[in-house]
Amino acid sequence: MTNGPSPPTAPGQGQRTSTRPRNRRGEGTRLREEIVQAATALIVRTGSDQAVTLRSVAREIGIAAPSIYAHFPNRDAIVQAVVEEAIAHLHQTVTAAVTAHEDPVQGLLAGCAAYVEFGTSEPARYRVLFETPPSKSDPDGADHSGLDAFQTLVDNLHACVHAGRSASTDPFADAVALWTALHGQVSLRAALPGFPWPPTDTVEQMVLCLGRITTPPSSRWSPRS
Amino acid sequence: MTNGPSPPTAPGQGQRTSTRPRNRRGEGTRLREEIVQAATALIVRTGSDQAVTLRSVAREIGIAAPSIYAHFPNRDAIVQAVVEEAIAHLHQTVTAAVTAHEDPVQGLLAGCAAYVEFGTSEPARYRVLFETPPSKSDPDGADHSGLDAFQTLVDNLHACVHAGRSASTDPFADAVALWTALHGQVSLRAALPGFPWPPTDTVEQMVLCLGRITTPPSSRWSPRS
DNA sequence: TGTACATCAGTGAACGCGCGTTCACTGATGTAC
DNA sequence: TGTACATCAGTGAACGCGCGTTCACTGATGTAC
Repeated sequence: MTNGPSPPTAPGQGQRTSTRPRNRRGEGTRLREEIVQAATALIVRTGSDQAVTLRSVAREIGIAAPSIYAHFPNRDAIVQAVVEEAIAHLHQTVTAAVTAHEDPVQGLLAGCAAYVEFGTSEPARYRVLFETPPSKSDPDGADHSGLDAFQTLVDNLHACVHAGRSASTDPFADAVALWTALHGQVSLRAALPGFPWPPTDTVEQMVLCLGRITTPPSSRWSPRS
Repeated sequence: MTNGPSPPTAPGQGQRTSTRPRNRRGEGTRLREEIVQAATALIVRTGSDQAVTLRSVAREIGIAAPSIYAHFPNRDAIVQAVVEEAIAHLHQTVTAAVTAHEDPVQGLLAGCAAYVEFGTSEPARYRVLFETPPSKSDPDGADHSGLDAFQTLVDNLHACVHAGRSASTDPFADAVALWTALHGQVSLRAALPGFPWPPTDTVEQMVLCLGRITTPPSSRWSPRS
């Protein structure tokens, strides 16, 4: 009951029920949001964007498949919209975690933890970010949007250097190393769930190491060697 | 002309030519290898294992689609065979690079470089290693095979510690960090080709950092900070 | 040496399925007069 | 206030496609006698 009247029977079960109320005049764009939500749900439920087809999305919502053409030119555009929403969500989550700390090292650790948390709690949603090849109309559009979150990381590492907390001489390169390492953690943990993964706090060690953090962020500091 | 008589027309172009000579009696298993090679070629050419269908593989070879059933029970089994071959190849490549050096640090660097080299030169082939969900009949079979290459890494890091060249107190955890970082590099570089990636030698810095290497491996040593 | 036969390595037609996409359409609703 | 009409938000049937899978089959080849 959180999001308007729910249909009397579960969606996506086969034949549609004709009881879904159509949007009122001027509110046709609401269906667009429903389509993106339905596609996201399909990706989360099945773990793959392959589950997103015009017909599966239509079934999920309870509309006829051709109705989608009023809002998206084709299937890929739907997935692209899911990706863009997920990118915005990830960026917002990371930024919120970073800005919650005055101390730049704490901010870095929190931002990286938020990144890993997003990726591991929503593996399918994270995965489509990098699964979708750049579209022909906008060859590296997704890259650019994703770069916002990366820039947050670069800026934060710069702040650590300025505060004398990082020995990095090339914050961009080190931020790249950091980002790829985080991505590797998220990606491999999701891909190989049967592997005896160490607890996630080893990620914190990775961040301190690759960020060339030199001084303890707080009393939590405990050197390993 | 490297691999038997080539068909008079290019394969995979549409209708089959009936000129492909059938294998002789007792040599029926040759078709199995052809199927795996064709599936690999499709993956490399298209960048996705989605291109592997019974019919596309059959077209590629020049056989009828039902002929595949003599060798594979279904489509997924073909992809699984491609994965197993790629895993074996990766393991062999990394091991060869590691064992080419007496010095354990040099071996570590060479092994990691070989890993990244394999992943970046054959991105599609590398990608399917982690794309294929564990099969139902053998829930973590692929994981186990892949672990051989990982164990090489763990052993090598142990060797570095024993030689007094690494300050690692938990070589397993540090090898995991190393592996995930390498995977992140390979994976993200392939996924975002438009990103201004630093040269690959920054990967070497990552390896030295995450492997907690303490002493210079050779005269190539040049501290960054 | 000849010949019947079993077996091997495939073939070709057919099926039902879900898919993307098109087309003409419908019925509610807001608006001009 | 009433009413004709334009527009909006969709629908339903149909198309051709490639797919996995089945089935009965074919023709070459090795082998037993």
